[in-house]
Amino acid sequence: MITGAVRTMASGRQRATNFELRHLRYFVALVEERNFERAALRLGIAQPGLSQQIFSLEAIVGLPLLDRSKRSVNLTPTGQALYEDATKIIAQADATLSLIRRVGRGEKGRITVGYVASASYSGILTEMLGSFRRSLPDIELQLFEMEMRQQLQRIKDGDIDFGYIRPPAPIPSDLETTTVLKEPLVVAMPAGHPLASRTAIKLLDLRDDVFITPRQPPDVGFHANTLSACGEAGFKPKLDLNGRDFTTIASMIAVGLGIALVPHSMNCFGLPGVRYVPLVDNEITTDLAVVYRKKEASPAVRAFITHHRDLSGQRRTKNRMHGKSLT
Amino acid sequence: MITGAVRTMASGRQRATNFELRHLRYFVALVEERNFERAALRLGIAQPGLSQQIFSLEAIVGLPLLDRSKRSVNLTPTGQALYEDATKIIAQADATLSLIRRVGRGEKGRITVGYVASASYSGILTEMLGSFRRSLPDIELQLFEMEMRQQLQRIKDGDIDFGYIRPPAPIPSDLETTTVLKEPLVVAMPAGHPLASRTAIKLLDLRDDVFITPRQPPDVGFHANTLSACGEAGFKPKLDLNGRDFTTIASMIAVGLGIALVPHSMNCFGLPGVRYVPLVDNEITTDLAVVYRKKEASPAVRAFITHHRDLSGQRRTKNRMHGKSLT
DNA sequence: TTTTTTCAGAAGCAAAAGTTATGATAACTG
DNA sequence: CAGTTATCATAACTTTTGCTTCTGAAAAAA
Repeated sequence: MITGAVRTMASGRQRATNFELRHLRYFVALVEERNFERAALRLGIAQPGLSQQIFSLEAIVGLPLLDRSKRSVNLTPTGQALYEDATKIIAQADATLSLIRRVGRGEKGRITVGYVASASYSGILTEMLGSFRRSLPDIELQLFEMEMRQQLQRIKDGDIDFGYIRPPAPIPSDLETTTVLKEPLVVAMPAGHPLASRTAIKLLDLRDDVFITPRQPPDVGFHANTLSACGEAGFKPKLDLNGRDFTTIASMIAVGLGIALVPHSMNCFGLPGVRYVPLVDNEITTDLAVVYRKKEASPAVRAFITHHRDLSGQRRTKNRMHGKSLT
Repeated sequence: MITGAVRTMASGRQRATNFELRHLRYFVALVEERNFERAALRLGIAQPGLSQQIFSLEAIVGLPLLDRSKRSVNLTPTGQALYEDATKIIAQADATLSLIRRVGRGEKGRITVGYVASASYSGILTEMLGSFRRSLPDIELQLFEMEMRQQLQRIKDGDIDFGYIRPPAPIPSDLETTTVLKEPLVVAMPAGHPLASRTAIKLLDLRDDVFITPRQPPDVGFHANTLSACGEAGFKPKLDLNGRDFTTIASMIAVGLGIALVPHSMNCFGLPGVRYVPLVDNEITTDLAVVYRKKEASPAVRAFITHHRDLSGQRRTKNRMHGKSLT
């Protein structure tokens, strides 16, 4: 039998509310202060309220947490076990709050980036991503090599956040592009080609050669670049659209299947039997651009966009000052 | 400017309540159902209440969690981040509840056990602890080799829960003891002692030898055992109380400083130059007992106590059946 | 378009948290 | 060993707030 006096709050059944962080916060304060009065003071409530909440917690747990044989705050083994976990749960809840506030400020998050294979040759991808990572190290970057048109679709769909492409391309109306690099085109030709030893070539001199381009629709990417460049030079090129990417195109050139217009930065790819020769037509260039959603919700991605706009703005200014020497 | 109608619930400042598990539970339900109506149903509340709580959560976080541009439940990146953590916090809270309920049922906990060094020789300590561990593997056992009197004090103080001792000892009134093993005493003597090659010795034959005993008060442990055994045999032994424990006593015997009465189980300690010879006085025995608090709060420790009482009861029954052959 | 679905707002109710006042008793203290 | 103090529990009451029902507005579907 229980002690004579009926303690309705203690022995009477407690209304069974839900387990809440409040219970844990109160319990932790009580354990740490080892005194209801002081704990209540620390919590900014009156002492009886704390008493009630502790009873409520005991009702939820279904076990006594305090040894009430003496007029002091002594934990039962159960209470001790709860205290150890309670601090952890509270800490985790606090950590979560501050984490998602950091997500809100764009200091934390995940960005998925697509890129065409040729984007990595110029080094600008590494440069852009590297400086971004240094400024916001807690943002996770995921990179996917991907065809241009696939990128556009998946950015639109929200599957990925960002893409590196080579214009021209049919940009959907809800996507935005920014050019981050403009580089001259050079001619990639077999080492045995009659013009391979020249220091520079006029594009028109290549009117009888076969131009290998990536397997793409005629209005997109390098295919389009090649067509328009030759068009400007005054001829319609013979085409072979069987290249998959620049590395296979380079191999095709090495075995003598044709020539190609490629970005200047391709010359890092020194396949034997392939020569890269500059064009005298200096204004023939190719762009590297980034694509992203116009209305971007994620603060992290917005920061990434801003970073790209800032850096490509800087680069353009610098290049203007140095007299546009893009080699 | 915001849309014409003033949305007090949405745009009006939300009373800033505390961050509670309720917010997380509601938010998780909403995210998983992707629909306020269904989520509210699952939570057993009406839909507007859920709406309000989600707004309240957004006010606490300080950031929008849902994209309200459309009439559908779409998470913002912040909301996504919160969802991932929210499930973790809820899971941890649930785990804590079930954990401490297990503590309450005595299936989980920590027990600290003290033991006198000689307790480990008989193998009963390993046996008792091993079988307990097999039956309740989630209870953590911590072992401390400790002098008997220190054990009694620390069990009383609540520093440790349980002790293995060798009676007799002054047991405080709030502690309880149970004998778990009764074993015969044997004589440990130098190999060169005149009686060392006997198969059994009468204790009285040793009345002129020096008995080495552990450095203890006269009413405690082996000191007391030796005194009472010799007293029963009819003589008052010459004593040397400089032994620290049985291993140093054995070394002292080996170099010829005296003899000692030791537990039969000590013969596992085969130091060169020491012989263990049985006594013909077969009723001369020593006990190994366990000590614990009479009023023990911890369910884990209570389970441990019960286990010891059960097992030593079994052993006694078995021994009676086998004719008390304690060798 | 019309209808349906779905989320938000207003007002009120009811439950639960919290308050003040007080009681009971363990723990000091002279 | 009283007498006092400290400390926790209880009762009764107030306030807060979570939740309800009813209703509105707008997007999505037909």
